[in-house]
Amino acid sequence: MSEIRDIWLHANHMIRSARQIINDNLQPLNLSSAEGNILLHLLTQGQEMGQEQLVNQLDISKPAVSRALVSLEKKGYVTRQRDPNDKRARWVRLTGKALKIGPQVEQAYNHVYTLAMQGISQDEFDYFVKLFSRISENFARVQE
Amino acid sequence: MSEIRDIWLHANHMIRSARQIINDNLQPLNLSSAEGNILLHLLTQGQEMGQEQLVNQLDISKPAVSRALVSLEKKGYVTRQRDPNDKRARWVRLTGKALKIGPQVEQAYNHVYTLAMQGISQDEFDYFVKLFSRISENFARVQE
DNA sequence: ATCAAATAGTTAACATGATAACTATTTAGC
DNA sequence: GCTAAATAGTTATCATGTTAACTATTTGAT
Repeated sequence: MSEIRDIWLHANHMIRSARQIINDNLQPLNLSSAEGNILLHLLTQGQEMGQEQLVNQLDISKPAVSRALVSLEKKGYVTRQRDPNDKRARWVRLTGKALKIGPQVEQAYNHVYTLAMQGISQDEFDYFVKLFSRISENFARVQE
Repeated sequence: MSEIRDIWLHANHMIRSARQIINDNLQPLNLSSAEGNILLHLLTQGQEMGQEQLVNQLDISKPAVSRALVSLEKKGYVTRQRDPNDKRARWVRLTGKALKIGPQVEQAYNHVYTLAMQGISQDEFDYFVKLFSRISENFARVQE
């Protein structure tokens, strides 16, 4: 019989390991995992969106997204143009430089994915994610 | 078909939610969740151990454990006596003050546990933890 | 017996997230 | 049309974890 505390150990361990692998893989590109996460999202989900969308879709706080984007802009991977129709908002767009390294970024994440999935079938995996989302929802319901 | 990225969202969300609940519950005791985690471990796993054991059993870095213990000591919840047989080591022990609030601390964590488990059977839960530990092991194997 | 390597813990610097409080702008109710 | 509330983003500060480099002590190999 398992203890819930085991979940914490596993979850923390998994996130830490994955972050480390991503960091190692992205280091040659001068990218942190926090930046890589955003880059990957833009690469796969749409090359252009507002910061608020990133906040919602990645489930990360506004300041965290803001900080990562400032850095990505400095490094030349994204532009952040003011929306002329809403001067508060900024449109985030990938640059050519980002598109060029896109495959490398995606591969870094695929590496993690492949690793995690070793010896686990798609069915098992789907079930796992389903249970996880139920637990996640249990918490979400309480956060009022 | 699920994406592995979903796991990240769920895992991060779960950890964040749980931490917040713990923090809210422990705030009246002037305890952070980082401190609570250690306190709970000592309460349930043995009232006396070296810091190194905490590091291994909680899977948290030495500095993180050190910092939390310094704070717990200041607050009067643990003592850290030098081991006379090994002057490098310190024996961490719960104080009477800690034992007195023990039930409250345990209840805070039980609250989280009960919440997470809503609508999930023990069998499902065991399977979930099993899959989680396999994924966790997949990563551990690579960390060289 | 000595000296190199391992071990326990701390300190410093950094990574990554959060919340609170702020600015600037837009929206909506009167 | 105007002011209150909502929204997008930033800044400041804190929470919690990490790694690297350090001190002090112990262990182990010659």
